[in-house]
Amino acid sequence: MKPAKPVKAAKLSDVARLAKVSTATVSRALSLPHKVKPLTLTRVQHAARTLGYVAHGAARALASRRTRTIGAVIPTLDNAIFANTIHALQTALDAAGYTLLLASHGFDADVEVRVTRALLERGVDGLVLLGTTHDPALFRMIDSHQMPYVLTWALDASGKHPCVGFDNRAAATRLASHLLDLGHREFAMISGITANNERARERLDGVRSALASRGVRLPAARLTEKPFTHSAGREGLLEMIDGGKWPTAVICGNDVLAIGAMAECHAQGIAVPQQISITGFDDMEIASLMTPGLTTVHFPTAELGTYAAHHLLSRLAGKSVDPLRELPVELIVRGTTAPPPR
Amino acid sequence: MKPAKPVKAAKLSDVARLAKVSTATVSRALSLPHKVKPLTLTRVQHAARTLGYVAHGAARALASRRTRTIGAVIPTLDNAIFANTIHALQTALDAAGYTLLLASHGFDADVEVRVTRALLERGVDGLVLLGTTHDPALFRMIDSHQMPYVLTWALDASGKHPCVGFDNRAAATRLASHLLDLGHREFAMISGITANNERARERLDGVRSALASRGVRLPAARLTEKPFTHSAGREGLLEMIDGGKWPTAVICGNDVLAIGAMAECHAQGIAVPQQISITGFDDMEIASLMTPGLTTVHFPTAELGTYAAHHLLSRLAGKSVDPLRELPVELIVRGTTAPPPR
DNA sequence: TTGTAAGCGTTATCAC
DNA sequence: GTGATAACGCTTACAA
Repeated sequence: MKPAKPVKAAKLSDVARLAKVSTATVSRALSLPHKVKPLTLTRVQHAARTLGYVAHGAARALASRRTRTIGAVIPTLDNAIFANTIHALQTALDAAGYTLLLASHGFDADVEVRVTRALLERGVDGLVLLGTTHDPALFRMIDSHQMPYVLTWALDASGKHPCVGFDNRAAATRLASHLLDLGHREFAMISGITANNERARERLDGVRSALASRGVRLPAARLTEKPFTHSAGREGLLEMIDGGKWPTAVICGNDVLAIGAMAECHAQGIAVPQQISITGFDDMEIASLMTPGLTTVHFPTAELGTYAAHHLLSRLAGKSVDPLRELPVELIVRGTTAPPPR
Repeated sequence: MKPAKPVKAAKLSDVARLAKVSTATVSRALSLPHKVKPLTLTRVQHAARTLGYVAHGAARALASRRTRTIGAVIPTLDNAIFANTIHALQTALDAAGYTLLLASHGFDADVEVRVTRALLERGVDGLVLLGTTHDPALFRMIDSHQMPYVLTWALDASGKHPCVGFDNRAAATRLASHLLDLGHREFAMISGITANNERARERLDGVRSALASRGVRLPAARLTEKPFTHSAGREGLLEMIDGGKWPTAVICGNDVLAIGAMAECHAQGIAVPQQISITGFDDMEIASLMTPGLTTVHFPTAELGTYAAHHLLSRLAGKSVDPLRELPVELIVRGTTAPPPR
């Protein structure tokens, strides 16, 4: 029933006093156990345990000049798709004794610079950035701190930055080609907002080029850019079916837009994918579980986090690493719905 | 094209030298601008800017004994539902100049203690814990550090801990009552694993008591406990329809199980919710967007993060705060599907 | 193998 | 309003 005794947290010198050794020995015993005599080790460990000693991270960081902390800068955790990556990243870092500092910027470039600065100030040992397009000031800041970093969720075309990701353009091309193979010719795209989002841009490009290579056009009226929300997906679909002559395939910039578009189809009494094939990127798992016949691309989002962690940890360990790692994008076709006869 | 000049990051004394003032003044100018003469202030700011000065967080933390960092311990980020809360938490903290340290334990109590310890070691100023059931050792650790904390995503019945959450039991009761009102009498529940998860437990309790109060039983064969995965949801549903005599309403422990169950219904050619009403807790938004007529409960998961942040920040600011804040759980009925005639 | 002691870069307490 | 200077709690040469 009583609160625990210690009113003041124990420090290294307290442990040293109790174990009757110097602080240096305690420090060694705790971080390099093999460097002290077994007997001393157990004495120190016992003392530490009875005092409930917990190291003071800031002091340790100040003295050792490393924090065992990695910062991640992401657009948002709100859009659940990044959560998978972050979860995997966190798990991999934890296994290596590192902790994750998280910051999000809500697709605002200025905020991104600000939160990254905050992370540097916190003394992170490394940085994971989502996406390849960033304010030059951000890279300048990172460089001036000689901070190890890795970009993820995309591949840096310029080859200037270490990155782990997949080729969004290629994925889009494959998705569009697949739909073409099924016989679709009337396409529409509800894209994400391409400014400040190279993922959205690459996906649009990939679709365009796949269509072009088969002589199919994407008319301006069949393209709209929307923010990543369900309601925007609904609006986007309404624009597409507005004229009465619908496309047979609608490709959405991400899962959120696709789900919104499907919801609107249901509201309009349009069968998906029989009457309109709706598809999208990122996490289409739930949608495909609930909609047989859907065409989807699967992105290995968790692997992204795992590889990003390994890349960074290797660099921190002084190993040289392949600066550019492309992950396979697995195209899963869960159904093969051809366009309806016209 | 050239990399930025500074090979070594500037420190406070560098700024002081350039501005021709003492380090004390620089420190003041940077954190308490109103305490220095305007002229000095601009001199210091200019010097800091030209040197690209970024404060050393560890040193600052060591000297000031605060890190402006809050730790959050969650079961997983994998199950997207907690991501909303974390996102809101992060946003609220960021606005107050705090950074979020994230740790997850994957529903393992030992790991939870370990990662919480790591967070304390990192010197967080406060802690957010998800759920109310935790290892006593965890609370002992927190107490011995006199660490401010708040539990969230549930209400602590014992009243011993500050918390911000909603009443899962009440939500379950309301959901079951609603289905009873619609005429359902044959119930089944695909629950989460109740051991080590008081949310799952409370939801099961709530359903049970609502049924009992109307004289309806939940037979053992109509109850199964499953981990929170889609495939477990599918299996759960198979168990329920096994005998041939189906329940008319299946309540699932969370959204993931519900979506799995619905997927299995589709696979079996069973119409949801016309033939079986499937429902669940947490995030049923996507499911309901894609399935008209679904009965769902809406949980204010983002508000949870916002309130948790406010609670902690208020305490850190020395204000006294209401230690127990219950958030309303809004029952949204998006359809009113009665049981099919038998 | 262990101890001594010099930092690590800030903040905070004093005088001035 | 500003400047010395002593902490803050730990790591790490270097010495013993």
